[in-house]
Amino acid sequence: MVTVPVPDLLRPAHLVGPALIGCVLQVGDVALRIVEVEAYEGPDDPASHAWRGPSARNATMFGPAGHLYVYHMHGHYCCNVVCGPAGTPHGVLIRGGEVLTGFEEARTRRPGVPDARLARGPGNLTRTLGITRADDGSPLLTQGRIRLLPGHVPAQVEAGPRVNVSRAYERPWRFTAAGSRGVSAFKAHPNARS
DNA sequence: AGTGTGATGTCCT
DNA sequence: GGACATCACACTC
Repeated sequence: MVTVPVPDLLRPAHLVGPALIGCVLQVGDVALRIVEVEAYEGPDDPASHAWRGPSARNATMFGPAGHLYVYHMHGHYCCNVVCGPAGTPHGVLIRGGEVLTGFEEARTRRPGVPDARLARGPGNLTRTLGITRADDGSPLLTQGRIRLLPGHVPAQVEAGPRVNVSRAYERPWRFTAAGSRGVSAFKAHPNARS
């Protein structure tokens, strides 16, 4: 396998997204390989939280790249890697991963769940890693609790529409590692059904 | 102060 | 294919 560096996060989210597949996200002792992401491009993207401008929830998206944007929804947390220059609220949602290390701690957080499904789906992934809104704004590129690290190139990266977004659902901004068990099931939003 | 709404997960048939 | 638990936040009075 070929090593991939952490990508240049100053580029637009739809370019950073596929480059993050195969990279490693580590929180404490638990590390996982990223196998599913989605790009959100702020004011140019009606599906983005930042589409209508800054708010208390999305403030981290408007800050510098290389930090973690964490939000709450439906009783779960989801995390994004903030990218683009400061003031450009682009983000890449981390939707799925394969746990590499820290299985004991991960299993404690997700009792009764098979290892292959520990971090499948954005809410499950944050639960496995122990990420909450308290981690919003955390730096990813320094020697802190949460780190984004180089990984390995997957066999193939596939692109397709984003999961369960009500607007701009035709944009192929979901990126997955082909064949990985850490990739969640696709679900179209009702607006996107014919 | 009240209402509506999801970048979800899990269970159901 | 669909129901719904669940809650922080954005929006509108």
